[in-house]
Amino acid sequence: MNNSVKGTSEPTLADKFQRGNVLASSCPSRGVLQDVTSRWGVLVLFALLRGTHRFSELRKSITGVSEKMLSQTLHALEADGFVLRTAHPVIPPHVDYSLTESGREVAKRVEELVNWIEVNINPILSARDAYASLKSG
Amino acid sequence: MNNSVKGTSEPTLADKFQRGNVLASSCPSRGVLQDVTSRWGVLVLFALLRGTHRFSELRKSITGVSEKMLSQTLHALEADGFVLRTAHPVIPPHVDYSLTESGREVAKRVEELVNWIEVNINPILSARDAYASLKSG
DNA sequence: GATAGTACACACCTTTTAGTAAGTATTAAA
DNA sequence: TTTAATACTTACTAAAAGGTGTGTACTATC
Repeated sequence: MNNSVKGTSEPTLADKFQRGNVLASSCPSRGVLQDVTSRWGVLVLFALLRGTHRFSELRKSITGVSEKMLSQTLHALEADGFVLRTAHPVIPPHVDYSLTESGREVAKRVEELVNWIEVNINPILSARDAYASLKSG
Repeated sequence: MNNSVKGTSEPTLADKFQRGNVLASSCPSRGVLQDVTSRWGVLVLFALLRGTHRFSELRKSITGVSEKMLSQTLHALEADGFVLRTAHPVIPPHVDYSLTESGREVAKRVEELVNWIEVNINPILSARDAYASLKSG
């Protein structure tokens, strides 16, 4: 998955020293970045910044996620140490999801990006329209 | 593309008033967010923050992008008004890509996220290892 | 006349990602 | 005894993303 250029057989020695440079395909940051910036990853982080949520609560608040995708996304974020999963041993099951300290740090940065886009959505949408009519007309 | 829950036929009236809330599937911010946080979008923004680049320069610095993907990504970012494409009428072709004012704003936020991840990559990778051995052993 | 140089587009195919639907576990309540 | 509740997993299918290779445009140079 972190294997430099696909099609070539192995990562070179140089690849292994490319840490700290996302622009290099061998940089492990790319993988983490993809967990964080994935379609649902961004939204889960954003939602959890507003507090602890149960699985079903996340499903409801993040419109459009399927159970499968939510579960997959939570797993990835948990593996990276951004999300803490707390299962209460009761029936029916009760599981809480919250951000870890590092999770809060990434989430804050994700939030800034999301907020900027939301605040500036109108000019962006106008730019899109202008671009579209430029291309068609 | 921004059409609420797939499988249901049409966006409801309520959907149309969901602007300003990314957690709602009808929010147009989601689409913009996906351009910005796409696999190559993040890296293009990050690279362009370091200055104007030609198409071929971007291809070289962003290891692993194909021409097709780079071109597609640049189109999307150009449409959103984040990237400015300047074609010089010479032969062989010479095209420059740079960030617009709003492009610089998003890119700065993307950069903060990327930088945080790069700085904290080691603890994250450790968390991954711990999680993996927890699951297997 | 063949070749290089640049920035693509296009067609075709593979891989990855996502959605859908059904199933599992356990207990309590109707 | 059937149903409900919660948090999933798994198998199957569909859609999106991505890769590869070829083609195009135009001029200058070898």
